Amino acid sequence: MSRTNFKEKVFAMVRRIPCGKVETYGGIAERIGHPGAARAVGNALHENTDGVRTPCHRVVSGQGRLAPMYVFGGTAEQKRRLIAEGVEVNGIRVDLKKYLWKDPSDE
DNA sequence: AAGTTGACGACGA
DNA sequence: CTCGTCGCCAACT
Repeated sequence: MSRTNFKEKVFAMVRRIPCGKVETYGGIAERIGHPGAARAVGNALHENTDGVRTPCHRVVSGQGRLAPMYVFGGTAEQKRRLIAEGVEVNGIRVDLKKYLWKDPSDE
């Protein structure tokens, strides 16, 4: 019941991320009911070649680091998109303290 | 069915 | 702070 929907849940979560905010793989995994499945989350996003529809560039690692192997155009492209949305990207790192998306309804 | 891979996370050096 | 290893889960071969 969740196995097949796993990726679907991840995609839905990524789409829920508001502009100018970022979310971590582990955070998404935990929200969809699969804590610790951060790897599986990243794997699912890798399959998503529809970056236009799913803002996978808003998804970063737990330490605020961008994807080391971003499919579309590499970390540089992802960084570019984040900056374009108002996210301050330092090298390959973003300020999770300021840009990490938190849903007030979830808390 | 079993083994390996992969856009990760945490811990140790 | 950076690099290396083990452990996590789901998907692929």
